[in-house]
Amino acid sequence: MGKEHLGEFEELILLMIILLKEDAYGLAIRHALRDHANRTVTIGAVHGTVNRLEKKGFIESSLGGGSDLRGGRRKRLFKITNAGQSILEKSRDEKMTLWNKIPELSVQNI
Amino acid sequence: MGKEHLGEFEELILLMIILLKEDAYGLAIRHALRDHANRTVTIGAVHGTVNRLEKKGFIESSLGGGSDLRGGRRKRLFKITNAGQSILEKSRDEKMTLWNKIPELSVQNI
DNA sequence: ATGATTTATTATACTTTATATAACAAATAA
DNA sequence: TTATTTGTTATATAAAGTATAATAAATCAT
Repeated sequence: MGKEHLGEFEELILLMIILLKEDAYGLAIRHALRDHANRTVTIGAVHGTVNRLEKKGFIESSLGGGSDLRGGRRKRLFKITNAGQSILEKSRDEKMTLWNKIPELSVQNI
Repeated sequence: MGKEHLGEFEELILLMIILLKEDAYGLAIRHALRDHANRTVTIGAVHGTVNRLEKKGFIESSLGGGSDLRGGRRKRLFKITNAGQSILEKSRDEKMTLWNKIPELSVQNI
C-alpha cells in the first residue's frame, strides 16, 4: 500500500513539477504556483516541501546546469517518481469518487 | 475573497458532513470517513478539525437529540455554511483545472 | 582578479493542521 | 444508584505549511 496521503500543498507541488517537465526547480515551481495555481509563497516554502516529498520518495532531484540568464548557482531539478505519479492518481480518483456522491459537487455538474 | 484554502483533511470532513446530511455529528463523521474515504482516525482527530472548521465559518453546529440507541449524551450536529459550500466548489474547480492541464491526469482519461 | 550583482539553494524558526490519548458528561437499563 | 453506552472536551504531540535569514555559485564590470 502507498504511504498515506498527500497534504494539499504537497499535492500542488507535485502537479507543478509535472507541468514544468524538464525545468522543475525551486524558483520555477514558485513561479508556476503563481500563475497556474494563483498561490503566492516564499521560496523557502517551496524548498521545505520538495525536501519532504523527496524524503518520502514521491520526487527525486538531480543537479542541472545554471540559469540561462545572468549569474546564478546551478539548479536542483525535480521529477516525479512512479510512487509520486501513482499517489497523485489515487488521490484524484478518491476525490472524484467522493464528489460524485454529492450531486451539487459532482463533476457532471460543471 | 475567501479565507485561503482548506487542508486536505478539512476538505474531507466537509465532504463527509454533506454526505451525512441531517445526521452529521462526531462519531458519524468518523464512521463515514471509514466507509466512504477509507480513512481510519480517532474521534479526537475529527473533533479537533470540526472545531477549527466552525471557527473559520465553514460549518456550524447545533445541539441535537441523543442517540436512538441505548444510552448516550446529546449529539452535536454539523452542517455546512454557504462559505463552506463555496470554498469546496472553488477547491474542486481549481483542482480540475490543474488536472486538465496534465494529459495523464486529465479527467477525460479516467 | 576582485568585488558587486544575480540566480539559486540551505538552514532555521515559527504557525497551523493533523492526529492521538485521556478525561469528562449525559443518557438509560439493570 | 451504579454500570454501561454514546457522545463531547481537554490536552498533548507530530507533521505540514510557510517565512526570514544565511549562504553559495555563477558572471559582469572594472
